[in-house]
Parts: sequence; C-alpha cells; structure tokens
Amino acid sequence: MEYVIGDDLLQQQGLKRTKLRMALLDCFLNTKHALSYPDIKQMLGEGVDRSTLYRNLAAFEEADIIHRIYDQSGVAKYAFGKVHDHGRDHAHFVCEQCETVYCMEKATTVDINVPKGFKTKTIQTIIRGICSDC
Amino acid sequence: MEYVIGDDLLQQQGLKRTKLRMALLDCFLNTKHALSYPDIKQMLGEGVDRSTLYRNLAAFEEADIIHRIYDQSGVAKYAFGKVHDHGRDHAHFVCEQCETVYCMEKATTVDINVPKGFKTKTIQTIIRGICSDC
DNA sequence: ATTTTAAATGCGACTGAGTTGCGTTTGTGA
DNA sequence: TCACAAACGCAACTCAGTCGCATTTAAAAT
Ligand SMILES: [Mn+2]
Ligand SMILES: [Mn+2]
Ligand SMILES: [Zn+2]
Ligand SMILES: [Zn+2]
Repeated sequence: MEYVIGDDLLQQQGLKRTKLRMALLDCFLNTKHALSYPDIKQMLGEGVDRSTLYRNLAAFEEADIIHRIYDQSGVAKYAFGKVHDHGRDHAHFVCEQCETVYCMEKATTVDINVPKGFKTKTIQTIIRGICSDC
Repeated sequence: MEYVIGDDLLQQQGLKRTKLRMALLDCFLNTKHALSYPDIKQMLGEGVDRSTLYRNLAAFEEADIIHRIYDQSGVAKYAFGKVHDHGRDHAHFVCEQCETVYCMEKATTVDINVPKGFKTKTIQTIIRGICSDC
C-alpha cells in the first residue's frame, strides 16, 4: 500500500504528515512522468493553495523525495526520486508531441570535451523526440 | 567594421535597419557569451521598451541571427549565430560561479540510448562547471 | 523631394510562475 | 491535553514574457 511508503518517506525526513503532503506524494507515486505545478493542481483540485504547494515541492526536493527538471518549456517539472537514485546526471526525455517529460534512468551521456580552462562538473541532457505513447 | 556586417545581416533578412536593432546587434557582436533580457537592457540603457526588445529578439531568432538558450535558470538567454552554425545541437556551458553561459562549438559527442518505443530527434546538453574566467 | 505604406515602435494591460510576510491553524511529542 | 514549532492560507509582490492598438518611421515609389 502506497500509503505506508508515503508515511515513511515523510516521517524519516522529519516532515509533518499533512493532508496535502500525503496527496502530493500520491501524485508522484502514481505517475511515471514528471509533473508541473498546473499538472499537480489539476490532480489535487482547485482548493490547494499555490504558496503551500510550492513550499511543499521545495520541501520535498530538499528532502530528496522528488527532483526538479527544467525541460526548457519555462515551467519547472518534478518527478519522484532523488536525483542520485537514477544516476547523478540522468537524462530527461521530452516528447515533442505530448510534451510529457520522462526520466531516462539508464540513458548515458559520454565524451564531452570542453575548451581549455573550463572545468566540467555536471552534465544535464534533454532529449527531444517522440515518446512510446505517441 | 561591425557596422557593415550588422547592416548586411539585417538587410539580407528583410529586416528594417532601426536604431535599436543596430544597437542590439552590436551587443551580440561584442560579446562572446549568451545574454539575457536584463543583460541586454543594461547594455542598451533604461530607455528601451520591453515589448520592442522582446519582439526584436524573436525577430532575430526567426532570422537565425541569434539563437535562444535555456540554461535552467528560468530566464532565456541569447547568443549570436544560427544554431546550425555551431552544430545542430551544440552544447552550452553554464559557469556555476558567474552564471555565464557559453556556446560550446565543438564540445559534444553524446551517446544516448533511450528505452524501446522512444524515438530521439534532438539532444540538448547543458554542462555545468567553472569557466576559464573564474 | 514628397508621398505612400507596411513594418516597427511605445505604451498599457495582462497572464503565469514563483516568492514572501504574516497571522492563524494543526500535527506531534512531552 | 497542552505547548510549540511547523505548516497553512491569504494577500501582495516581483519578474518574464505577451498582446492589442494607436503612433511613428524606414524605405520604396512617384
Ligand atoms: Mn529525472
Ligand atoms: Mn549556443
Ligand atoms: Zn508523447
Ligand atoms: Zn565563470
């Protein structure tokens, strides 16, 4: 039962178990792709407060329950799992048709050589294409 | 003289040679890194109109005089040159210290294998690290 | 040089994302 | 059950970017 794992996740991060947080957690646990603020709002209903939702997204991110993704659409998206879980700089796939964003757990990026004097720390990759649902 | 090349660029794209456009072109010709709206505004002075500036950025992009870059900071940045000039999906380097964004003309060889059913079209890479000035 | 006209500008209003301060409510542990 | 920090709800705000519309202007035609 998801309920239990959600409960655990909050508890072990020292986050209070509030109604919104449980619902928010459910959103992520029941979705395989990344969610934007509007996506989440739609799932949770109009009632949710914007500030509170954003603050919780920040809290979840801080606690490594979710990670934030910028798909160059201008709006941030969030997906379940700490970044490190899927590999340090795992790639993200953006479907050109449906705009859905997926975490590419095992896709690998290799061989970047930057000019002299530049030091690479992390590499973020965004793959655009057509997803398996389209 | 930059003036001439700028003049040419506008002319050959069917864009009228206005004061703002010449100044804007100068910004890009005299800078080796990507510029955000605030960056440009600062260079051009407070007088420039927001809408007009954005419209011209869009026009320049359309005309392949500049290309737009999303560095996951939330604000778009622009750099001289059509995308194709530096290679279809050339990488961008974001300095973690000074936040400067550079086009990495020759940097990438990327090898991505996506799950079954996903079809890759383009790959955008953002490298974070420390630039040669920092 | 003057007229013409479409393109470009300037301004104001607007949307949407995200943030912050503050007073009230609520989860949790003592 | 009580106390208190954490979380919430709300309003106000910033910042990026867009749009409609009336005015101006670059450039081509006369
Ligand atoms: Mn991911
Ligand atoms: Mn570039
Ligand atoms: Zn799709
Ligand atoms: Zn730097």
